[in-house]
Amino acid sequence: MAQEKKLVEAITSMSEDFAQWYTDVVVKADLIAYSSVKGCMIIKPDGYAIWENIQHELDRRFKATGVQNVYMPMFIPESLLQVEKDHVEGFAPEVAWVTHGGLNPLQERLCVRPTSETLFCDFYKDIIHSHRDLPKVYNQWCSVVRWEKETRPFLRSREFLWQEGHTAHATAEDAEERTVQMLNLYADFCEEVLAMPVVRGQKTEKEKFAGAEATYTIEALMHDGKALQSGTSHNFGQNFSKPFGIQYTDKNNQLQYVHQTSWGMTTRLIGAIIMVHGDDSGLVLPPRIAPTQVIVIPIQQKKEGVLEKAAEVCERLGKTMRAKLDDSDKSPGWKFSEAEMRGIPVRVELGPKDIEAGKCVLVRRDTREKIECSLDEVETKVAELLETIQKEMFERAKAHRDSHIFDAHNYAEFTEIANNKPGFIRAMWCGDEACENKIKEDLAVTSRCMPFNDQEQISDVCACCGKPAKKLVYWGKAY
RNA sequence: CGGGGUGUGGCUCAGUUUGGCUAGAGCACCUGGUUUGGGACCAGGGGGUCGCAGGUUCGAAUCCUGUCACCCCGACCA
Repeated sequence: MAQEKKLVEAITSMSEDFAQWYTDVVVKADLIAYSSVKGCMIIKPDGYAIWENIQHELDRRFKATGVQNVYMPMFIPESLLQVEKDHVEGFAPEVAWVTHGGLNPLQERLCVRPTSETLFCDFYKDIIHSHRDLPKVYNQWCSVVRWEKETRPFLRSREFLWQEGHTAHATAEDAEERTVQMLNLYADFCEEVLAMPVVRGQKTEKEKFAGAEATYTIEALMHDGKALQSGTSHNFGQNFSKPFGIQYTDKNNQLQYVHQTSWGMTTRLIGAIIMVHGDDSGLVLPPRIAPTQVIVIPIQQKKEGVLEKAAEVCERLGKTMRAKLDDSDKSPGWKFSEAEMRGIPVRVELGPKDIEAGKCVLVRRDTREKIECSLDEVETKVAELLETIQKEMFERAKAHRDSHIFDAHNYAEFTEIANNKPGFIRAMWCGDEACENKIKEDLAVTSRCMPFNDQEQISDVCACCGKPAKKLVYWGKAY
């Protein structure tokens, strides 16, 4: 795909400047507009429709596992935020504070939620009394605020949309099971719906969530070889239930602290879709998430009957998929580019010559392949094509990911790869945070995760210090 | 938060060094016409108190002071 002729001049090519390419795509695909507050973006209809599709599908999958949705307040009293020590320390540098109500200073300042663990805990301590009240498997869809210093659309904004699940369980086993279940749900969602392969694994102590006992993550590889954390699931054990006093009476009439989890996915996923699938002509959307799956573009639309036929084809397609007709008075070339920048998976070209011959031309966004298709079978052909595109997009992304995983057996190899080969580095680790710090300082590479499904012993010693190795770790430069 | 940069129609910018006619261009927008298989063309038209507040001056987009915002590069983050 890298060699293909560049058809859209408005987008910087990926190889020239990946960061600029990303920004160009976000803007040209009409996903967002910048707002008057730094780091806060206006999500436009095409961007928001992607989020809505993500939301619908995730929510459906959540509910199939017993999740119930709630809504919590957006303000957290300072005293509440401070109950769990690691948690405050983790978030304090980036919270926004409300200090006044109208003209009067507040007696206690309120933080705009950066995440809602503390609110859920404060709530759970009141509603959980008996083992019969457990488990609680609540989730909320909302926005959160983190006062980031450097911001980028979707990847790092000061306000972003997400879902946060917060659960309380009777036993450690139940909590662990839920933590893993949600991580797998996320991973399956990314692979099946977003066509984005992910590595499932556990974060190291250094990288885990503030206040968690264990943090599990899915890590995806972007086109430029950088990693993006695409979802997380945390097991809190009793780290929150103890300071918050969330206790229940068990079957033996003993008081017990609950075991908790939390898990989240954000609008950052849209950034991931862009950077995993996009090309120099713009966005490439996986069919299952695309707001418009097929666009019908009439050629010489002012000729007798063309627009009518195009509208008819669009209406037929619209019965089984998300179809749109571009009947604006732009030139066809314009419409092609527009459809491409927006990443619409399939376009149907239909002109007088086609109509006469009873056919149309289907064009794949991902490969630009043109396919002649009889008008009689356009619904089935397009439906099949969408399936094919979905499948092949995943395979291509996986092939790219797999070809950018490199093994390092010692520090010389590690350094060489980090400096010259963008991608994941697979290397053994002794378990000592000092090695993580050294690697980060020397090479700007961080530990992404200790993968669940890949614990091959590629060496007996830590690639950094040479001491006996404990774990295989995926390392990488991250967003 | 530290270093650097930029603010001029919706967008990208010229003009600022060396103050001086009615503040310009391209794109976008509106109207009419010709076009239409990879970002068409012609003609006409609308839109800017030059980020904001002071100051210097006969005169400020241009000089001075302050201030705000945004962008880029570093330390923290889904």
